[in-house]
Order: sequence, then C-alpha cells, then structure tokens
Amino acid sequence: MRLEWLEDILAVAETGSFGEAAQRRHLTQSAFSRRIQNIEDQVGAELFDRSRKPVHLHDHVAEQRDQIAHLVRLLRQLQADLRRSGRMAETKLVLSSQHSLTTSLTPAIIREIGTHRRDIFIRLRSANLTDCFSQLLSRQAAILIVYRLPGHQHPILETYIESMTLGFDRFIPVIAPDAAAASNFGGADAALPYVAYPSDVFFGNVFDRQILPKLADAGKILPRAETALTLASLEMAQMGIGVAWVPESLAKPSIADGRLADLSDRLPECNLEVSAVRLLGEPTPVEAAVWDGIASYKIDARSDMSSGSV
Amino acid sequence: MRLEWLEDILAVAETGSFGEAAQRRHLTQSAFSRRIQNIEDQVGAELFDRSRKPVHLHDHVAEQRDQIAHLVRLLRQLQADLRRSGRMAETKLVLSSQHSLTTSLTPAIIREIGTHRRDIFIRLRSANLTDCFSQLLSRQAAILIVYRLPGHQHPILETYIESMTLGFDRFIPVIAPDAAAASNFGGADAALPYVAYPSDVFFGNVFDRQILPKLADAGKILPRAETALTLASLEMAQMGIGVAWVPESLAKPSIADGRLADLSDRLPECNLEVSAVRLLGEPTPVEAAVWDGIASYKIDARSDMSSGSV
DNA sequence: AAATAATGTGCAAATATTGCATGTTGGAGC
DNA sequence: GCTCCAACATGCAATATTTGCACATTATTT
Repeated sequence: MRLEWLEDILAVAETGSFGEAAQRRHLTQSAFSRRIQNIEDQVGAELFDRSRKPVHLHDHVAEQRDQIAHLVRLLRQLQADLRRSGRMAETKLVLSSQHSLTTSLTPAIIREIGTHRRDIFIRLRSANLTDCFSQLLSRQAAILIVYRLPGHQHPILETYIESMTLGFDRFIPVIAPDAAAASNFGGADAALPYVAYPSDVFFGNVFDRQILPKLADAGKILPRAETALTLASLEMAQMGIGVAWVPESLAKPSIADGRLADLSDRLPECNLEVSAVRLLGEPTPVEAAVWDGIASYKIDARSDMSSGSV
Repeated sequence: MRLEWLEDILAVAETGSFGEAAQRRHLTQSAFSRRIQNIEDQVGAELFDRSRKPVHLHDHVAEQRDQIAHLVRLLRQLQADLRRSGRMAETKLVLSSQHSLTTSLTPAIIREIGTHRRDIFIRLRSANLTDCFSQLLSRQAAILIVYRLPGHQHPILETYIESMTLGFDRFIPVIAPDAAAASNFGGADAALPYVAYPSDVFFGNVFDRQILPKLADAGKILPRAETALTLASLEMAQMGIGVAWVPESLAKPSIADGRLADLSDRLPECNLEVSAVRLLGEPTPVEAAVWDGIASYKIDARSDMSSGSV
C-alpha cells in the first residue's frame, strides 16, 4: 500500500473519472489506467466498476473513502514530521479544538503563546467534541479547547482530566437582517424556520436541552436545514434560510458588519463556557508551559473572542 | 510514503542493523542499503545516523516509531478491507475489549455470537481501558467489553453511552505455590513482594483504591516489578517474583493446574464487573444483533469465564 | 447504427530496483 | 596508533516497472 495509491483512489473518487483523475495526478490517461490496474492487482481486488463509463467506485471502496482520506493525512503528516528533522524535537505539542472554536478563540490563544514562547511549535487540530476527547484519551492531543455548558460536566469523568475555564460565550439566535424584519418572532402566527443541528453533536444537545424548552411554542419551529458544522449553520443564517443558533463569538464579525441580526432579545439563548482540558498526570515541560500560557489568557469571550482571526 | 518503507524503517528499528533488517525484508544487504537511501531521498531527511556502526535511528525517527507502527497496522487493515470486496459488506462490526478480557471472556462471547449468526463478522481489537473508550468515541469500535468496579462509573459520562453488566469477576492476589509456602503472609515480619501496575492503567487504579487501603500494613509491601499488562503480571507471579493481583478468570487455569496459588483468603481482593458498552443512538442492525447476542450471554464470571480459550 | 466519450493495450524508451562483487569506514582489540 | 573485522556503501549489469504515444476497445448518446 502506498500513499500514491491512496491519492490515486481519492482522485478518482473526487473527479468521477479516470481521465480527470489522470490530469490531476499529472499523468496521461493511459498511464493512469494501468496504474489503477496495478493497484488493483497489488490490493487483490477490483476497486472500480468498469461496466459503466465513466468508472464508478465499488461500494466497499466508497465505504473506506473517509478512512483513506484520513490515512492520506496521517501519512503526509508523518512525512513532514520525519522531515522536520527534530529541529524542534522536544518543543512541539498537539492542541485540539472544537470546530467552532478553531476559527474564533483558539487562533488567538495560539498566537498569544507564540509571543511568549517562540520555541514552542503548536500543531492545531480541529474536530467535533467527542473526537477531541478521543484524541485526548489516545494522547494524540495534549490539550483541548472546548465548549461546555456552565455547571455541566465534560464527556469524560473528572477523575481522568483536569480542566480550566478560559472564559464565557453565549449560544445566540441569529438571522439575516432582512429576514428578521420580514418576520414577527414575538408573534405566534408563523412557524419559525431554523437551521438544526443533528442531536448527536454538541450543539444539537445544547439546542435540545437548553433552547427548545425555553421556546414559547416548540411545536411552531420548523427545521429548514440541518448541518453538524457551526460555520455552515452561520452561513445558512446569512443566506436567510432561517434562524441559526451559534456561538456569539463566531457571529460577532457578521453582526458587526450588518450581515446578521442578533435575535437574543426575542428568542432563547444560553451561556457557554470555554475550557481547556488535559489528562491528569505528569505533564511534559512543553505541555506545562502551554497550559500556563493558556491560563494567562483567560478572557471574557463576549468582548474579546472575536479578535481571533477568521 | 509507502507501507513498504514504513516496514523497512521498523525492521531497522527492531533489528538494530541494516544487515539483519535486510534479511528480515528478504533482500540483500546492498539492495536494502540503497532502498533506505532512496527512502531518505524521498522523505527529504536523513533517517539513520551512520556515524556509528551499527546504524542508529535518529531521534526524530525514534519519536515517530509508535506512529509508524500504528500506520503500518492501519494500512494493512485498509488493504484487507479493500480486498474483502464487500462480500460481507453490511455484516461486520468492530468489538474492542480490555487486554485482560481479550484472552478470557471476550473469545467466548464472540464464539457464542458466531453460533447464532454465522453471517456476522466480528473484528476483535484489544486495548487498554482508555484506548477502548477512545475507539468507541471515534466510532472505530462499536461495542466494548470492559471491566468496571461495582458501583463505579465508566470513564465516559453515562449520558453518552449505554452499558450492560455481563457478569462478575474478582481481582485476586496470586503467587507461585512454592513462594506462597515459603512466606508468611499473615505475619508482619517480612515485606510482601508484589508485582505493581502503573497507576495510570485501570488495574493500577483498582489496586491503589481497593487493595492498598485494605492491606494491614501498606508500608510493608515491596514492588518487585511493574507492568501495565495483566498477562505479564500473571507470568511474573508464576515465576515467583511476587504476589500479583489479577482477574480471577485469567488466573483460573493456572490455579487449576497448580502453577499458581490463590491468596485471596489471606490478602485483600475486590470484585469486578464485566460490562458491554456502546454509544447511545441509533444502532445499525448488525450492532443491535450483536448487542442482543451479548445480552443473552450474561454469565457468572466466577464459574464460567475461564471457559474462554487462552 | 453511427457518433462520441471513456477506458484499455501494444510497444519502445526511460526509470527504478536488485544481486553480485568489491570498495569504505567505524570501532574493537592489541 | 595500527590492524582487522564487521557493517555499510557503491559500480555495474541484469531485470522489472512505469511512462507516453498511438491506437484499439467498449459504453453511452443520439
């Protein structure tokens, strides 16, 4: 198995044809065709369905597509790590943050640490809440930056982890200003169109437990779209698809320049806490330094979080 | 980056020389030497220190050794999955069990499911407790078989998971029979030699919290060896290194044929619960079937667990 | 039943890999 | 410091793989 092969397979999956994939891989179509044949020989199975043109991924390959993409990332990373030649051998650290924080608070934190300790190299990963904790448990990440509901627990027992509150944020309803004007959210006539989260992601949970119960008439809300990504939800709100509940820090720039209206005075909202998490135990010196750096960066998200670059 | 290359690097890491590694990789030393040079060219960094003979891994490569081994496993697995050609596309499931259960109860469970549903293919993974939960969170495993202390919680909040008690086991002290006879465990004269677990693994925790407090004189125990693996601990007890606390189900065969003596009448022990765990949410049909199969297999570990093959 | 677009194949040139024989080099022993 | 040996590198020729080009084949469209 080779990284090249995985990239070839993904190229076909993404372009939908050998010809286009060949272009992308900088090969003639014929050479590419035989490369695929070779891959199939080596793997020992037919990967593509040639009974139709253009070719089509076999089901068992499509199933592995995410895994293949994941392995491509890991292999590239490994190559980069091997090449890095240990120049900063003992001063690197993986920090994982929840997607919705990766574009708001986390960059600011990393920048802050960078100003204090130029010798520390931080690799930022972005993932959903459970993946973040999964990375922490498997020590693929040393520190997490995640949201949590004030007064609630993290997904992992506190006996395994140490956490630190960095600041506060709000989960607020927003919508495109024209759509806000056109509709009467206080009234009970029209159903409220909104952008939903799947209930198995963090903000889906927050919505179900904190927002839904506070809605005057929960039956009168109408999911118009669903996405697991907060950024996509924000985008849909801007497009006027419906109301989206998002972290205030994320919506702040859009609200400031008028692309979004804050509806938190008319619709329910709730508070969020931003916290840093690490495993209990003996931290490495770098980990301790970064942890302390983060500690010195505690801020009030409501005023400062949007200062993180987007 | 290629799987072959990773295997080459590991071969050098494990054998400590190009010559031996070449043999293991079925190549002449000269060909192997140039392969390594080629790998270094492609990666863009020197991987081995040739200033001494035999060659020596550079630090930044040694650091990545675990990651490389991990990637080798993932790539082999991917190849197998691609080759499996979807013959059993929708009827496979990953079950992860704590190391100490992988050799006792888990095989029996899998065998049991196999008799009911020949069409289901179960892939068994073995890992430590936190890795098991990490796999569950990242959906690399659908179901876990793990120990837990009666009345205690799993490492992950119960709001995310569903668990089911399969049976009971005991965490008991054992030692080689001759060593047992030679020493007076009731008396307070001699320090008690024992095999310790690191405190960051599950059984280390169990020992610290459940066994240590019950020892008459905790100062009088003397760690003679430390291992994270229960099986290694069992082995050391058989070699007479000291007392080892292990799950009764694991020690049962050795106790039965006289290689180990059960000291639970003279030294503290505690109960363990064996449970199955899965994520809350909509299970796939296969997952539901396996869960039900496991449910029908609830047993009393004290009498039946050792029936699992070793 | 063409016409067309997508993929496969024969062939020769270019590259890459290997084994064998042999050259170099670190380090252990004196 | 010298010698020798084991460990690694390299020259070379044989072999295997990969590629582009031109063209054949096959599915889809009209």
